[in-house]
Amino acid sequence: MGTQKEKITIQQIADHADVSISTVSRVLSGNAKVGAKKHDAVMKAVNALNYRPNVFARGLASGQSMTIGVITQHISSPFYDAIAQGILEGFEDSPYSPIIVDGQWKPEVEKRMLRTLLDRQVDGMIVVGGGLPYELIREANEETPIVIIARDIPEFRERCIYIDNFKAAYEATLHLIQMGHREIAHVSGKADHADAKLRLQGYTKALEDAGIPFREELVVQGNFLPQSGLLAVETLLTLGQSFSAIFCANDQMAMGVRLALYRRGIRVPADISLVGFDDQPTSAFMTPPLTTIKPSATELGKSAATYISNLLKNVAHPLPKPQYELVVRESVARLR
Amino acid sequence: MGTQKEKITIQQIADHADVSISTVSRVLSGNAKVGAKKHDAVMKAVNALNYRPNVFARGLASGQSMTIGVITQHISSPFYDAIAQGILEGFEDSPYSPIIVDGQWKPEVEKRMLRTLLDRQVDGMIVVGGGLPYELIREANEETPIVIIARDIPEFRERCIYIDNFKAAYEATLHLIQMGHREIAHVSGKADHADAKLRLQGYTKALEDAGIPFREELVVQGNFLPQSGLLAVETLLTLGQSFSAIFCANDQMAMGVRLALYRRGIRVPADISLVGFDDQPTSAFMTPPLTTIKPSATELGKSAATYISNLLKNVAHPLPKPQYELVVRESVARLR
DNA sequence: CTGTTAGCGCGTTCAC
DNA sequence: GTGAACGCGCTAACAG
Repeated sequence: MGTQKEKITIQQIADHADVSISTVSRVLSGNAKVGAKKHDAVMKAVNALNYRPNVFARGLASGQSMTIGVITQHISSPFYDAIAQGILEGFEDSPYSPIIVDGQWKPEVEKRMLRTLLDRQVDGMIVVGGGLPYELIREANEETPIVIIARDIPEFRERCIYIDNFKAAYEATLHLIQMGHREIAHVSGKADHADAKLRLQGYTKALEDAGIPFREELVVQGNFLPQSGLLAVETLLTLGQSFSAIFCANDQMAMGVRLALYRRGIRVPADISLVGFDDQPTSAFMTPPLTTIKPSATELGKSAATYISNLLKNVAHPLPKPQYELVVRESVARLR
Repeated sequence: MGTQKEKITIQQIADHADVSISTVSRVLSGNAKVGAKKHDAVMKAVNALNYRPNVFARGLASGQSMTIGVITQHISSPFYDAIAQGILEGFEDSPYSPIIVDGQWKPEVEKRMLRTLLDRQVDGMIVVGGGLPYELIREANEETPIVIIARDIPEFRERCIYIDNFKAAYEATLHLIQMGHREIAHVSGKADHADAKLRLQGYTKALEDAGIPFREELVVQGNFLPQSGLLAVETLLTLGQSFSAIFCANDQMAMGVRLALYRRGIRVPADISLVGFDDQPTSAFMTPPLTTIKPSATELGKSAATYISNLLKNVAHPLPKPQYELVVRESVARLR
């Protein structure tokens, strides 16, 4: 069909349709009424010549880029990937296209990426997790609206979309307690990570409410990676701690924990019950399938996408409050 | 500092440095000699005013966007995520920034995304897997250079970066044979997927070379998802097939297989040996850790990024030929 | 409703 | 070396 090499501009379709370029611009953007005849003529020319608007010219003239910047953390981490996936889905039918960059959980990198996106004139931005200081976010937010996912910044709470980590961890721990466990170990996430702190607090509170004394020696510091879960168990065992259940701050560490137990010939859940957090895709295929908290990361991303779309359209829209659920699988047993 | 609200342009720094805008443009692009004094004056003004070039104006005037389009398939699949990760890393220190879109393994979506990227005037494109017909790729390649990863298109082979799936599958199967197995089942990937076919062929050839008759009933069709691995085992067992090892076309299916065996009380590797393909991050934490083919997906992505960068710089650079390795872990045992 | 015109910010000829 | 002027393709006031 009409696949010529030379770039065709609105001028050309204006000629072809025998109207002025502004009329063409109007029907293209739909910002103003145009006579039916002219409208059709333009559309016909557009199709005939296979016209494609030049985004640069458009951006330069309008000041809008129709892109939304997304800062993710370390693509290839299941949780953040699911969020990214949700964001992509959320923008599917919107006029905006997301442009994704990776902050790698390194503040310097994040900072640089933020600059990159700002320079690209994104119309809005979604920051997924990460550790950008509030000050930077506030500053950037003056240039372009920002929404934060999976992180709670108190001073910026009106734009933060996150699940209640405290409550979720509380429920996960409570489940173990209800199954009869009283010696429950916890493998926590990175100490400086907000989510990790909240999950630890939820664990602690659940014990407290159940009248079970908190024992510091049952809490082992991890870093969200599988390897740290493995080490945590080694530590626990080496120190001769006694426990019948383990609650991990995320599924990846639970996988490490599972392997360590497996190597020691300790059965799950016969000997030890295990609970994770995140419900990453493969968790349901662990042996046995892992009991975990499902935050619906995809949902999180998707709602962020629609939220910011509405924000840009100035449509009233409440900040979404994503839900989660405790998915009970075979990795937890009732303590006899 | 100089963080004013109003957009500052080269005109302003021209005034500030008391030179003309073209001089500013020159020092910024470095395309022409400029007197040392003026050069410094400009740089000083740039820093003082915290100047940020407008990408749209740049793009409009130069015709270059300094972006590379990336079409991935279904973010949140470990293998493709790792590739995406590699691509991001590869562009880290390059002047280009990648803009990622998701094809979701659906040709219509891929096609739309390809259009989107082309419209955004990307200077180059990386297509990861997917099923875009060659014709479309050829066409797009006339607008902007394209590199294909993890897929082999015969007519376009000079731009395809992929591992030797056939050979890798051959080696994986051979490993099982060398461990004494003769009844080896195979859970294949989607029938229309090129990689799946090659892996099946590698499996078949390895058997043949070892003088082991190929038995169709030991090959079960999967779809790369964990659930299909689980079903495959159920099928095999229900039909009463006899086998001592299973080679899966990817790790995700191997996870499903592992769970199915676990549920039946069949031990790995005591009763059945298991081999996967991809070495996704969590595979090393399965119980027992999975023996698998490690294609170094990250490496794949990274080399594609540098390759296309060089391509755009017109620097001679051979097409990278990514390697892989068989990672032997505890999921395989010698058959007594 | 529609056509004309003036920029948007920057690269790039041109003369000087 | 350096500056002035034009144009990239499109949007957004302007007039009619």
